[in-house]
Amino acid sequence: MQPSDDRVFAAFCASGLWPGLGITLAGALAEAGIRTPGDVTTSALASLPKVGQLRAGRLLSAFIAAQPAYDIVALLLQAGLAPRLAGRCVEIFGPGALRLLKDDPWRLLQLSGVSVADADALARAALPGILPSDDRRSRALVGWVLTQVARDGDTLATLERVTDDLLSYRVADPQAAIAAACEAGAVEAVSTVLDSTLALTRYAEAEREIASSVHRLTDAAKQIGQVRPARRRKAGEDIDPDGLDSVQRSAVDNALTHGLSVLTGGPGTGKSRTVATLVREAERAGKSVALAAPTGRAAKRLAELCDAEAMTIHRMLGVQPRSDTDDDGNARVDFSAGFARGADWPLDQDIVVVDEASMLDVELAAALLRACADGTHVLVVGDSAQLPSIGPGQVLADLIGSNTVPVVELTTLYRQEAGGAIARLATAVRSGSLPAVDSPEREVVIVPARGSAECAHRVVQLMTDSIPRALEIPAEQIQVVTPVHRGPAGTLALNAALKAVLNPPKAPSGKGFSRFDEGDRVVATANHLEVSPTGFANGEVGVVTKVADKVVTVDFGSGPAEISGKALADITHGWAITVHRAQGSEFRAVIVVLPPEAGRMLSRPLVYTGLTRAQRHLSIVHGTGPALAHAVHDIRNKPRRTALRDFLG
DNA sequence: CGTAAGCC
Repeated sequence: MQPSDDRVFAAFCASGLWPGLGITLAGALAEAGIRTPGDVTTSALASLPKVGQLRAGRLLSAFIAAQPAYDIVALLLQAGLAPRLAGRCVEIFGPGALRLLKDDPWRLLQLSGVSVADADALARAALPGILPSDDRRSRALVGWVLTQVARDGDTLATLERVTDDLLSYRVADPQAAIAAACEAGAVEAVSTVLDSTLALTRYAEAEREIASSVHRLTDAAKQIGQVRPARRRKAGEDIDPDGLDSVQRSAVDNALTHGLSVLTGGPGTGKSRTVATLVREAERAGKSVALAAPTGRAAKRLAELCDAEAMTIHRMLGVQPRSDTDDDGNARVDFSAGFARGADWPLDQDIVVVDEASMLDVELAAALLRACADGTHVLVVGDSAQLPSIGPGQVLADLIGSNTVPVVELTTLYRQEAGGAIARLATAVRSGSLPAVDSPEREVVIVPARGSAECAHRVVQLMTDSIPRALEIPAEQIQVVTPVHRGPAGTLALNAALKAVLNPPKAPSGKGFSRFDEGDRVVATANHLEVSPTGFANGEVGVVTKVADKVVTVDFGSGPAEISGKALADITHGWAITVHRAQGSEFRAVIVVLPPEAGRMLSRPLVYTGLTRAQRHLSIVHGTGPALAHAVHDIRNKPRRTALRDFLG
């Protein structure tokens, strides 16, 4: 049944798809007699409250320009789907979106968060009488299944897995569907040493390009500077005059010799010190070094530790948002578009160092290596035991596992806490075991709790009372780290509880614009390097020092930031942060919370990343009952299924 | 079954 004109119009106006029309104005339309598209005229719009001729004219042209989205809203309503989807349809498929969707409604599956049932509903609305056995459906589902797999980090899926999934969605002939999807080009067959697998073409191409770049860089490399003869060392000491041990020294030598090499190891083993030495020696040899990392926080830390410029990989490669201005001046921004730096215009530096490489997904790695000309030396630095990348792939682990590039693994701990309970626990978890904690000096404390509410209670107790009292570590130096945002032991609830004790609101609420009080701990959730005076990076934790005149001043440790306007949306309370966001930061004392409802997402990298954030004290609050050992022994360490190792070999 | 970077 066709929804009536005014129903479509109302849904369209309420869904934010009409640029310039806010909620208030949308609510006032009906009263002004604007109920269908035919009612939208300059004079009718000008009769709205606070709308003059100029604004009315702008609203009218925005309405006309939004016609493609409007038509899709009608179709979506007919299918019983959310009108909001229309905006993303136009973004992805362009102004001809309606036509494309009517030709093949299952293209809707290309939008994230759309279910197969949603796409089927759209198909029934767009093409009455359509059969579920339609070839377009089967073909689209092949790509969709692989996209689901990629959300878990895999770039490959076995034929068996894809076939089973297709059957579960009532695709009668999976083999034919797969053949059709391959024919269409979105999917390709990849044979690995183990299995016949399928991959989305974009990821297979990325992994192939990484492998060929590695070979190209390896073949083209020429020695930089001179390989140093072994330095004289004091008897019994394995430290050279630069303060590097022999293993660290070999990593520097690898980087000066090979086109691509890897430096890996846990926290405190001297990866950064090694990179800093490489930078110094390269500069001494008259060679330039580019320092980069996947995240702003990691780049900022790298810059501090090496006392040199560092930036995100995106920025280094000159990410080029494709800002199509469509016919009516509506900006469409697409950041997946491409990079200024590539084979045609490679990076200028002789050596490229990329830190925190565990966060590299296949597409970013491919882009990075593409931008390295023959003769460039790339040093890949990271800890493959930490959380894997958000995007698909496991570039660092595959480079290490391929045995085709030189790898140096640092294992000696050099921090003062070396040999302490945190370090022992980290080393054990890193290799997959969880020994009973033996820490009479209370460097590591295990706090069992029953249920997530009790977890939350224990966290507040530890941070506001036990740790400051018993260990003389003030709350300001304690960081809570949890796997989740939601739930009683997620960041939202914990921050509310911690604020109530540590920094209750001073003025009655209604002070105005700000969610923050002086003394609040905050964490950045996006990069704002432009904020004066020094900018801040995602994941940085700071304290609010001043709230005034619509400006929140935060002391981030790396310096103060005066935050106002849109940037304010990118800080939140930060007494408790997620493990993911804590990656790349360390704190004097850390409380790791493992609530029962996070059990399903527990993984070895998650636990390892969480507990290695702690420098001097670690409390683990676990809600898995007396079965902690059991829970952690069973931590699954499911490697991602990828093609890179096969392509490299 | 929930986490989550980067870019204008």
